[in-house]
Amino acid sequence: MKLPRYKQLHQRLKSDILSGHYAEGSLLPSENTLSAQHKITRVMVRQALSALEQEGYIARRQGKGSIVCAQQPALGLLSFRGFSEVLGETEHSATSQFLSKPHATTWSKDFFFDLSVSEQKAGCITIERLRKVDDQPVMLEFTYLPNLNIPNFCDKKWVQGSLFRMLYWYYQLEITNVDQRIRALAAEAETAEQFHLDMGTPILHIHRKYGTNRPNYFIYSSLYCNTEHYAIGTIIK
Amino acid sequence: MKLPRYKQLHQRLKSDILSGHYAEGSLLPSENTLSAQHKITRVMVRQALSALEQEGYIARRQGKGSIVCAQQPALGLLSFRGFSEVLGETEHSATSQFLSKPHATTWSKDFFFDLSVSEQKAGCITIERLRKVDDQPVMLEFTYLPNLNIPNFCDKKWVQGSLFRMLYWYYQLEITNVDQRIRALAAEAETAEQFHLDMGTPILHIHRKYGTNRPNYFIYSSLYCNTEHYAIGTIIK
DNA sequence: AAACTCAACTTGTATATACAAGTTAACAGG
DNA sequence: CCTGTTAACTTGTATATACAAGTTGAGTTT
Repeated sequence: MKLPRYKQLHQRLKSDILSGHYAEGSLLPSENTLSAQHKITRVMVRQALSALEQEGYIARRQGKGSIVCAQQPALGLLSFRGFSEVLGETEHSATSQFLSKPHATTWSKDFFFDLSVSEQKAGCITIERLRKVDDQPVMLEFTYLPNLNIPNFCDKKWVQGSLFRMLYWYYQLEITNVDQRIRALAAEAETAEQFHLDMGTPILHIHRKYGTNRPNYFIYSSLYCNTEHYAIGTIIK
Repeated sequence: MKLPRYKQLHQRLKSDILSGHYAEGSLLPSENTLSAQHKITRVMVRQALSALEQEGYIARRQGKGSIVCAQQPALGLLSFRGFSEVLGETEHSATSQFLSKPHATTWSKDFFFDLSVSEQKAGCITIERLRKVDDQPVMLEFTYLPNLNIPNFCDKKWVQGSLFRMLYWYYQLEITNVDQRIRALAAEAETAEQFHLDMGTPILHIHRKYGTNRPNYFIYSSLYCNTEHYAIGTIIK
């Protein structure tokens, strides 16, 4: 169960970056310094730093040092972009409100993904959120988590308004991949009302299945987007 | 300009994998073998293999060896999935046909992304494709490449029916990231006809900007999708 | 035939060392 | 004041070596 020393260093540096101990844009201690401080060779220090670089936490410059990077957006994060302008570069900040307190329930009988037996048994935590830009509702998001090994989830405080940061903070849960399917469909009565749109207006619908660093632990989302005024942006790296 | 030896080995192994010299599922020569063959230390061999592993070309197993992986799908590749079934796992294979031979033109005046001066000057190559599943048209794709340092592009043969594989094969051009914005909109007369749909049917529209391993070289796409019968799938890693 | 042992392979972790190459600030000379 | 050199730092590339730990198949024992 003992972690190799370079992995220990890797985790240590990572949590120090995430906690703000090393500020964004500042330099990490040099490889020789880390080597001396942690009493491991520079080769092992470099192995830890390579992993951090790969994950996007630092950028290394020969002759300069290891620079702490700005926090990269979560995998598959959606943003809202106006497109009245030709290029529509501007990114708009969204507010998020809960339509209900996150609560534990059973899974819907006709859930949109196939569930394993253990997921079925555990039941799910449902999160219903509405996102607005300029007071206009643009996204209706339903998120479902299997109620497995995330004790007291509903009582925890959210970290920086983000579900995923919260999951990392309390449970060391990280999103490793996203599998999604997208459709355009005509708004039905209910969603049309939420978005203040006429029935039948084209809206976007996305089903998502998030993979995590816990084997066989997945998170599911169903998203409805009003793209009348803002397009949905994603960056894939 | 001389590449370090471990990077040479990395490139060599990569092209050997892509050319099929090392079959999918087979083992690469062991680290010691590679070390002896190329007369570099095992430390350097491991550096090359780590890069290959990171890129997804191989998977390493302690005690076993380095296993050549199945070719991973291109970054942000779209697939078509039926959803008549509840879970809609099935992935459908699409055929692709050219609506016109790829040809060099000037950029449209109201192009959907902002272009640099050098891109403007170079002009663009336009590719118009229609994709079908079960003989039903599902995607209309317009791709635009700056006519810069891709000599004789229009005369080249496509590799495995893929634009991106072709770009790698002839020009070592790789896609490093995708920036996209998605909207749902009502089909206009023209697109409705292409898709055999009624005017006003909700369809999907995606603008894409692909980043590459060539600094400041970008590829642009505009995609219209008929999601009446097949949802658009993406996997983000 | 089945089970166990072991040797020979594989990758993983680790130390110690050397020099090349990029960056920066201090310092000397004009 | 400005300019060029240098010294002291940084990361990058590279060698040589050692042992730990997982895998596999051949050979031995039961």
